[in-house]
Amino acid sequence: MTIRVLLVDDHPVVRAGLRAMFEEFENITVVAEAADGGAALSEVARFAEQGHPLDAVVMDLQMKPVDGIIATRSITEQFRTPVLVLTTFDTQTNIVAAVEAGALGYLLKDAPPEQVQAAVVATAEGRRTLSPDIAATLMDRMHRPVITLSQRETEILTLLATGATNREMAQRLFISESTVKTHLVHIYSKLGVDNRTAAVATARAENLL
Amino acid sequence: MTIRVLLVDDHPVVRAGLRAMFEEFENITVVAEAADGGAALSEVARFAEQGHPLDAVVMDLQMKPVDGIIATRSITEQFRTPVLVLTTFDTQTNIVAAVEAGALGYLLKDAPPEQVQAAVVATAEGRRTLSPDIAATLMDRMHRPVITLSQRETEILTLLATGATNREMAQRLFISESTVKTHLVHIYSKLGVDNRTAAVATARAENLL
DNA sequence: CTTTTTATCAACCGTTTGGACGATGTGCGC
DNA sequence: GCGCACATCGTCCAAACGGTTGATAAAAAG
Repeated sequence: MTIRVLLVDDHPVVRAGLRAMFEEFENITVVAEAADGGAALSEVARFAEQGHPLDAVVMDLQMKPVDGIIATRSITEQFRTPVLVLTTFDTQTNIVAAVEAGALGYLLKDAPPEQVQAAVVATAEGRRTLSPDIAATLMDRMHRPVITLSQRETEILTLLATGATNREMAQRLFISESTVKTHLVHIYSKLGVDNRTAAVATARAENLL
Repeated sequence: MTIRVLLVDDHPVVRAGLRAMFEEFENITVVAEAADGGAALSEVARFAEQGHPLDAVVMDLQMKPVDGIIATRSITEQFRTPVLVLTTFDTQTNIVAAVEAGALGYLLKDAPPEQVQAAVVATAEGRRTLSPDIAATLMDRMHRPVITLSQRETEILTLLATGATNREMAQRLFISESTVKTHLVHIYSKLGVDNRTAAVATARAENLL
């Protein structure tokens, strides 16, 4: 009774690597590959329709046009197929987004082969997987209060990171300069900062861009 | 007569993938692997001492503690072993740095297997390899005049990206605010910009940070 | 239904910036 | 030695920004 897995990664090299790793492991069989989120969803659907639903999906995050977060959400919601996220970066937002999208596990690509295999088994059995690094990053986030910006504030911040002046932002968003300034003041206070350049700096540091 | 290759990448998954890809190709044999630049240099040296120098090195860039650029420079200078850089990102600075470090080829990880194999063969034979994307990025850089900042200007820019005010920069660099402002004006004109936030933005875009 | 959040605008005031001069000293290449 | 790039400092003024206060109104949350 082997675990039937779909590999999702935009790099052929990585897919080949995972395939090779899993071939040495009797419990796991790679039955399909996909190069982006859209293709992944199609594959999952295909197997579900055939009455042979997959046991697990190994998913990278950064892909285009459809990224791994969106694909994970669709897959878990519509097919209940467990997803293990295997990616390069461990930014807080990535992890949080993946978990919220329904990912059962989150692992980094530099993990040793045995760890990857163990994680796939765990995922197929419905158990959660979090590597120590990831857990640490999550703990970090729990400590400090979560910084949440409103939609409008995020728009302002995005334009700010472009180097736009208040007037330019006002024109592009069809609001007055006064309003822009008010939003900025709110952003500053939420970020614990007192000027625009610093706001962009800490926004980057906090991965809000 | 097969090509004897060393794989250098910090991700076991990627190494396994390349190994698997090359196993299906008779011309290429993977004789060693390394997880960082230091280990790579050791391996190259080991084979050279044994009188069986390697035919090519396939090298990732982002690794720690010793990154791929440094390793490439050392390997090409000291052992004349041809290096093919295989990485995820195609920023201008990365490419330029790799080529200047002596890399014979530069390829992206999302390249199809045949292309990777062809590149390895070319590298072992001393021929240059540049994927079209890479070439395009280089052309881009050639077009627009290279932006060079003086040391002091770079210091200012770095502090600027922190969100520092003119006064703070002046204090930290032990100069007057006037001087800071003068440097800023120069930076703006070099970057084709007219305010600090925009300066940071385009500096990031141009990879000057 | 009340409170909070969010988005909008205005007016005022002090500070910071950006821009446009000019000026001096130092090191480097030709 | 001459010119050039660089770093340093100064002044002056207009524009942009930041902080405050206050106000309205719709939407979300409680």
